[in-house]
Amino acid sequence: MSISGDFPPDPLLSTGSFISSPTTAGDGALPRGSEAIADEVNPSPSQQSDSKSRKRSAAPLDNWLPAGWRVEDKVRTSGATAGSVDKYYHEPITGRKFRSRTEVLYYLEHGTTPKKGSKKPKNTGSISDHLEGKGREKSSKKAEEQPLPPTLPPLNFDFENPPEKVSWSMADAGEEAWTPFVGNDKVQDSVKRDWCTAFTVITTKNPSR
DNA sequence: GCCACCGGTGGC
DNA sequence: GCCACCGGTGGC
Repeated sequence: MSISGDFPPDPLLSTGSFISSPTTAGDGALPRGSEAIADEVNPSPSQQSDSKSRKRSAAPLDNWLPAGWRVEDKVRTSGATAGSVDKYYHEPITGRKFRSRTEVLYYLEHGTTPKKGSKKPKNTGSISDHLEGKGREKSSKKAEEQPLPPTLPPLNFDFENPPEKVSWSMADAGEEAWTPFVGNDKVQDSVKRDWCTAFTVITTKNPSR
């Protein structure tokens, strides 16, 4: 009854998703939609050959960045280090800003930023957190983001009983959309979106700070 | 008190 | 030497 090892050993925590979001500090042409675009983890080992290699060494791409996050390249304009560039990572939903990959990873893991001194015990149980329209809470550090009522969002995802197996197929080569199948049934787009949302909720769940 | 930004360093 | 990262602080 063990699982017949059919699928690749893909750790679900793998963050190796490819993003197509430009890393340019561009004008925020980013659609700060309320839609959490959680790219699915790369399901196939076939990576498109990197037609264009950067300069040397590995590409400085932010492949580890979850989909939807924004990278801002901030150039210093004064001081001894003027001209150097700082990277800032913006969380798309809460608008939070991080200074390093380390910070982002920590946030994705714990749902909060490391705070010395005050430690909040784990928050087991329901996911009370939810996506929110962007916005930056400036005045209050407390209750970072969760104006949401205790009621669960209309998330159509059963956290207790996830589908046992999902097959992802690339329907159209032209599309960059992967279509999930459970058994032989195509999963509805709305459901797929809920999965993405669920993913985001999980990875950004915030105890309360 | 926050936040944005610069300085400086450790790792590669 | 370059780059990522984080400490610290000055300004608001």
